[in-house]
Amino acid sequence: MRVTIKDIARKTGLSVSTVSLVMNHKSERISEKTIRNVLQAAQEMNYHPNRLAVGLITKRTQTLGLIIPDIANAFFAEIAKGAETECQKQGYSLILCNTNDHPEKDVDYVDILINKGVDGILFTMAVSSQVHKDLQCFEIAAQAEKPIVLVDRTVPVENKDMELPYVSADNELGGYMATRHLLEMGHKKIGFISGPMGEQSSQNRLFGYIRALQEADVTFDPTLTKVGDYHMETGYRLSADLIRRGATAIFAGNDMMAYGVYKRAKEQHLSIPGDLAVLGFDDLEFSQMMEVPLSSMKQPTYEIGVCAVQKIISWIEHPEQKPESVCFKPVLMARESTGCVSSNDSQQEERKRENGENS
Amino acid sequence: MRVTIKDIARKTGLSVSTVSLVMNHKSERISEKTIRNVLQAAQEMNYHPNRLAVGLITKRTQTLGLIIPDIANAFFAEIAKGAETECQKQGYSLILCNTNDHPEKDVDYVDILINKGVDGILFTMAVSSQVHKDLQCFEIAAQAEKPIVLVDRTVPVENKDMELPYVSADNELGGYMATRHLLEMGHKKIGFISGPMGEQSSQNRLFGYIRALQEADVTFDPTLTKVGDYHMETGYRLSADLIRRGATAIFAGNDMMAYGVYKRAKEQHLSIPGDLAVLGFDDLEFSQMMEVPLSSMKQPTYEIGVCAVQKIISWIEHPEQKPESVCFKPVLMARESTGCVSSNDSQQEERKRENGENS
DNA sequence: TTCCATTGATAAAACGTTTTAACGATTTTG
DNA sequence: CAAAATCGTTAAAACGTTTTATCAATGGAA
Repeated sequence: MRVTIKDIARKTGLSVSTVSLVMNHKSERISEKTIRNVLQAAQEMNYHPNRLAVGLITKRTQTLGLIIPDIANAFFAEIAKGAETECQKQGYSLILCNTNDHPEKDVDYVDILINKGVDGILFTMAVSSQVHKDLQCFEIAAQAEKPIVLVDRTVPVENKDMELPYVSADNELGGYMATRHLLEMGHKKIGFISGPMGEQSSQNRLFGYIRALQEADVTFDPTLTKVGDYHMETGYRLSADLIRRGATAIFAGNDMMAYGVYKRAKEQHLSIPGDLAVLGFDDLEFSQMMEVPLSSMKQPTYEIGVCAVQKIISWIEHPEQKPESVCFKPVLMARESTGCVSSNDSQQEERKRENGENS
Repeated sequence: MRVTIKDIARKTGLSVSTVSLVMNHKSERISEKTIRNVLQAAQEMNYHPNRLAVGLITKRTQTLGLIIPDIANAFFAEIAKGAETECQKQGYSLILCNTNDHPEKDVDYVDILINKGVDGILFTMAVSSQVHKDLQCFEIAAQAEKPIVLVDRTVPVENKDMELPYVSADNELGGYMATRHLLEMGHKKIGFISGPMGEQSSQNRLFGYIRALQEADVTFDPTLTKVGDYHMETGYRLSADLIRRGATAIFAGNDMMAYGVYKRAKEQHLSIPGDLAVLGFDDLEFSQMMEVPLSSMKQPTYEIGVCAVQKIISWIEHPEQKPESVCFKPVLMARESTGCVSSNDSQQEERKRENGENS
């Protein structure tokens, strides 16, 4: 049988209340001697409070929920790692919820997490097709007075007060920086393969792309933009038309699709970057070890996870003050695929963090 | 305020006990009418039992702990995904614990998980240097009567009864199959870059390598075996000597190190597989999309996660009967790097599962 | 001596459930 | 018609904590 607070009360001949007070460091009014006794007994009997009982009465469990689409996706895995590590540091635990991008599961999980008494939820919403379950989720959480911090994927809300804090990369800036880099390398006809337009982040990358073009007085040619879905096969398929239309560079919405572009280039005997420059987004671990290392926009994924946890814990501890959203600046990892010498990656890695106002 | 069982008792004019009985389907002795009333009220008020209170009294939380070294490692991420998905299916939640391979954290986490009342623990032990915290972990769990199922990494124990069930790939067989494949492709001087020898799995792969050699009457040359650490850089470094010693093929303990071998080969202008055949282990997603697709031993990682959860839940529900361990057969993904035509990967993928006796 | 503060400890209520033994009311049995 | 069995419901204890109000004892002041 597990040793409870009663056991150590019995052993010391004190009351349960006294033991509890000592264990919780609320012992101003308790004598030195009994404090020592209690602490020693607790040590000897290896007493650890039952967190269920504690949670039941304090309404705090030191546990967070993390709802994400796919833990096997390197991007989310890295975020999860950052989040878990920060949780650990702050004495929290993390319940992992994998939705496979099914919006109904979002709702299920929010319910479960709340019933299990989590103190808050880190939330990357599923964004399958057009289904919108986000409001339902938010309402459930709001009714239970549990804070939610959005991770990576944001949600536009009309009512400013209802807006939830988010932590993500600045995708508009990322799209802008990427495009600008290609422009600086002398390209004018830059194809863009976006992510699904249901995702805000994809849209923002597109906006950045357009802004950079306009700023350089290159007129935006809609036929050079294709809507993709973040899969390699799609990059392969959609790049064909871009090449046919004379694009000299392709900016892919993520690295996977950029790999697809590589495949297409190889098939058509186009050299990278000679005949075609390629630029990705996410900077997957493997992008730097390809035959022609892939230039890519790196997001500080680990830091996003860490930051999201910090934000939500701060909100938990000060429920009255909603934390500000955070947008991290992406970093350009310029490599051979855009005609850059593959310098020491680590030098480029000093990421800077941009604490922005909402969006 | 959250709606509790009392609220719905009050609303229906019944007692708390009655409501509880109905909600738990223990209503043989309850009239149709009251059942309907309760159910309807619960529905209307959107009542969900507080799992903390339930757990406190039933001593079951429908929650498992997953302790792994690194969630950002694709191998563990895939296992986690399988585990989480199976948990979800069976109505359990999963607490994620990332140790970064620090054995002390293993202990911390076991403690925390037990205090939080998990019903069982899925455990991939940290294996940093020679430190051994495993026994301490097992003892804590045993005292709390919480089942542990080992994942991927096993632990040799003298006392047969104390042995914990594990779920992993058959690494000896994997090493054997890999080596045999290279032998069949005509290689005699086969270099092997192992993982750290602190890990049982690394040792087993080595054993398999040796067994295959002996079976083919090729004498085992110890100078062709190097102890690595699963990092790319190490594959790069250690392959130099193997090449110098005239190895015509290199079997790397994992894909990352195989990539390192690629880098070395490129540097020395050796063609793969013409001058040097390379074979990896793990079959990372990117191995099939390299310039020369990498042959690799695939482990059914997702299934390992699923299976581990099934085992532990079965153990939780029948504490008297400890489940059998499971060893999954690895699958050879033969590609160009060992001189095979890169046929349709999916055909090779039909994995078979080998329910073996312990070890 | 009486009264009031101060000190150190505790009793008891509360958190939201499950579960068992018992209850009164009916119905059945002998 | 009394006793026994059945039926539907419930009171109360329990799970392991935290927290507040109260208590007894001690010491100092009036």
